[in-house]
Amino acid sequence: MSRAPTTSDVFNAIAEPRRREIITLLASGNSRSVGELVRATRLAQPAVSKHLAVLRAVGLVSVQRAGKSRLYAVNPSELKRVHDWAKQFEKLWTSQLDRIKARAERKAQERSAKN
Amino acid sequence: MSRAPTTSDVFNAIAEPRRREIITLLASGNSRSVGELVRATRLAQPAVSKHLAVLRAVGLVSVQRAGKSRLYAVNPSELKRVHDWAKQFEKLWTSQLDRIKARAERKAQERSAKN
DNA sequence: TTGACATATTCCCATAAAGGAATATGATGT
DNA sequence: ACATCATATTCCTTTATGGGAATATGTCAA
Repeated sequence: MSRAPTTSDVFNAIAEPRRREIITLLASGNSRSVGELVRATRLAQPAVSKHLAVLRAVGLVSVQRAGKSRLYAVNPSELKRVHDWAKQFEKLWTSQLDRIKARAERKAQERSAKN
Repeated sequence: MSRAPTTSDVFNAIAEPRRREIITLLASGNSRSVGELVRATRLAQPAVSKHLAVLRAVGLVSVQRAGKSRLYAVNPSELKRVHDWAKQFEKLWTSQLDRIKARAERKAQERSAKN
């Protein structure tokens, strides 16, 4: 089996750094049209269009025609799915208890490394 | 250019669903050894070991030798990076203002779709 | 040392990717 | 209809994948 398509889900789509960059640009409110994204990212236009196609496929962005150009916007709900997944582990780095546990495990590891 | 290696960063590493599954299993506290992960995921042992190698490479998990087996644990700080990235867009789905904006944009799109 | 167990690594295949170049599609103004 | 601008799509090449099968490494017990 090969790697899953980038269009298979949100996580595969955001694996590519340029696509995360595009999302950030769109979320910041500036750079809505493809041309603006091309200028901001310094990527070639076809590359940007292809990245946008992937983001569209997984529902991370939406398009809106505006004359000759097309305006892109992030779709917050799909972005939230990433947040939700990561958030389920929040307690691991938040709770004091886990910090203590982590320290204990580090020490245990140091000990076992000496054997 | 080809796709970036899965070991290039946390985002590429978690693109693979099985690796997310493994992280969830490790975070839940159960299933620490490779053998336990093999049973829980129903994947072949080499497959699990390879996924763990990727997760190790990006620092998402740490290993600890324990006799014949090796105990894996999630590294919260690397998981937090994913959370932090997604969290920066939190206001997009939280604020009432953006909900209104989204509704307006949907209507604008409906209008433009008729042209 | 030898054997059994747990895990990691190597080799293989089929599949998919990202960017570049070229081209197609689509809308606007004349 | 036509030229032009904005964007999307196709074709190409190089590279990396994930799983299966086989094998290597490492640890324990007798």
